[in-house]
Amino acid sequence: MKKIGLKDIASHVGVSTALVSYVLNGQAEEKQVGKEIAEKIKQAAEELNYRPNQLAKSLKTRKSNTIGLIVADINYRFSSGITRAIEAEAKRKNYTVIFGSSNESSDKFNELVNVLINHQVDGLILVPVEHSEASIASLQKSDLPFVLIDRNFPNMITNCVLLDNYKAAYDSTTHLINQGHKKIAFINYNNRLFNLQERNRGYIAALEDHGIEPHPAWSLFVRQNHYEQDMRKAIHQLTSGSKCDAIFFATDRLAISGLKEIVNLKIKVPEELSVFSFDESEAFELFSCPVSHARQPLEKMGKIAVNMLLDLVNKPGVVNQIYLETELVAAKSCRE
Amino acid sequence: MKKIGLKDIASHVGVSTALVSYVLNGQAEEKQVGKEIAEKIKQAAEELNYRPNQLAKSLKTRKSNTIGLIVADINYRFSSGITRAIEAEAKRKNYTVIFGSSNESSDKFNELVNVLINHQVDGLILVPVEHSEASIASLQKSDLPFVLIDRNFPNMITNCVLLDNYKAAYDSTTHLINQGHKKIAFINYNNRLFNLQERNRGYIAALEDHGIEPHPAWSLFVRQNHYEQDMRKAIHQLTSGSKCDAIFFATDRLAISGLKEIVNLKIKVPEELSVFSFDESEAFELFSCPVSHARQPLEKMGKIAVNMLLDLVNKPGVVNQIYLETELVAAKSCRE
DNA sequence: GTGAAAGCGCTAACAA
DNA sequence: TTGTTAGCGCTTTCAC
Repeated sequence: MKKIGLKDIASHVGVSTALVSYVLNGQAEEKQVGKEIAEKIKQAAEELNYRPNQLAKSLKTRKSNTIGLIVADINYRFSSGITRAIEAEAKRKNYTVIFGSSNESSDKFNELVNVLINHQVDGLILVPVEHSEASIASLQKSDLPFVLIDRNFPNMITNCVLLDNYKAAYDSTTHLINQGHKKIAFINYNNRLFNLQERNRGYIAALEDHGIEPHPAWSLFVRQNHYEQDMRKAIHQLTSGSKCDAIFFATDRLAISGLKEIVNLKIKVPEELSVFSFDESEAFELFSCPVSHARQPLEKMGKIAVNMLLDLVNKPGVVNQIYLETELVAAKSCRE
Repeated sequence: MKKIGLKDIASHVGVSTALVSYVLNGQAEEKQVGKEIAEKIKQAAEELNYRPNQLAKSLKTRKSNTIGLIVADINYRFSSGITRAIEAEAKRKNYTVIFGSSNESSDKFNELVNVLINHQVDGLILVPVEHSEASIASLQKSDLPFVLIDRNFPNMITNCVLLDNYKAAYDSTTHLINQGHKKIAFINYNNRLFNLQERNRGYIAALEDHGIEPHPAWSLFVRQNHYEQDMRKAIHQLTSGSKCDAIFFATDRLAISGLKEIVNLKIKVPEELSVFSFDESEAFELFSCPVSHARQPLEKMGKIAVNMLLDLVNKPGVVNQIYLETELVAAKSCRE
């Protein structure tokens, strides 16, 4: 089955390729193409099952109608959620998504950026990884629009749509305090990602603003590559000796890991311990009670990211930073 | 910052674009380009930060080094896992992935296929959805290579890499029988997807082969859109009256839903009831005991799919169907 | 060893 | 109202 091109349609109908191009791109009116001819062209395109070659189109117009997306790891719930939202919104705007997963490696991240640039994407939506500052910086020097999501680098001014991690953690901690908790522990990864550090800052600030002295032993960090091991130790520590009465987990993955240990130790939630998570997980469905958590607006974030990027594509210029709020989902895992 | 093209490098070095093209595509030897010149060209490309325009390249060579991937819903664990595997393998083979999520809609599926074709992908990896037969059939008539994964249509001969769902369910059921269970229930979605039906067939066959009369009331179907509601009813039914002593869930999502209800009803696993799942979920981490399950080889499936597709791209012809086996992960959720 | 030039499929300025 | 044609950035044949 031979590939049908504009020329084939043109000769089939007996007109020039220009007319065919006009008609099939919806410029029939504008270019004042004869009604009958326009109809014939449309029909021929249908009959011959014409498929426009997007590459040729893009090469000519210098616009690929394609956006590149790099997530940190598509297996994260955050990633798949945001990917779904972005793909849907892009499709709605007539854009196609070229996809890559950096798996938290800055080398892979760099490579992916290059591949996407070579594919002439009109813009990039990126979840940057640790040590990808250089890559982002060189993007800034190019004129390819990009927006960071979820994570950013505090010392760089870039377009981004982020969570207000500070506020989310602040509000969540305040929620625990309002429930009557004073001994509130916080467990986070020990990495340098700004968004995670912001959660710590929010936690501390909330305590201080409510006249609670932050207890160093209650602010724990686990290693990313040994978090399960470290978590066991952490939970053990927090539930024996100078017990805390609530634990706030900085991510869903940490919450699962922590809850697992809590189940093992047969600690009753919320009777003996309150529990709060950043983000939710389907795993919570199997916990003994619904888990209170701060919920990220993935749909919204994806939609905003796409629209911000497309705005940038069409009229570059201003830098835009949007901070979204989490929704506090109060459930039974926090004793009143 | 002006976009650098082959021509810019050529004039910068003082040679023709042909030489530049040869050198930058690693054909310097083959085309016997002068060593010095080759070196100069490479250097200039580096200096000027040359980025090849993949679109122009593809247009000319009629090869985009791009594969299209359509999953049923990127939020499924299966989807994100397989996407990760496919993207990684494609990257290894120097291919880029263009991505779409059909969200189980055949309309969206169709659209996506067209978009990907327009983008001149070299091939497609597809998880077909219900009612996408027509779309697949018309792909067959084109000469664009594609391979189906996870799901197929029994009355169509297509390249595919699938699970041997029959065998997986057969073996899983046999496992339960060997553990001493006779009253084994099976809960599945009531949809028409062949791979899910095969699981039913395997379940029934295993029972019969071991001299157990399949009990109609123990083979239950829940509606896809009301599975939680139906699941509650199902679990209730199976644990009161003529009780079964083991439940085999046809998917991880069903298992989570079922286990949730089992927890609610305070039924002890495995003491009062054994439980087996098809596929695993991080949710199982929070269940009272590790859940036995049949594990899908996602990495392998993704890798094979990519390689099968690329073989097809390079030398079309034979139809290839590969069936993979699950790995049976026996855990505590099945009483011996 | 190297260069000139055609042409991939399309758009859009210009001519008619 | 329609047709002609240059050219997007690259590869590759053919000539030198």
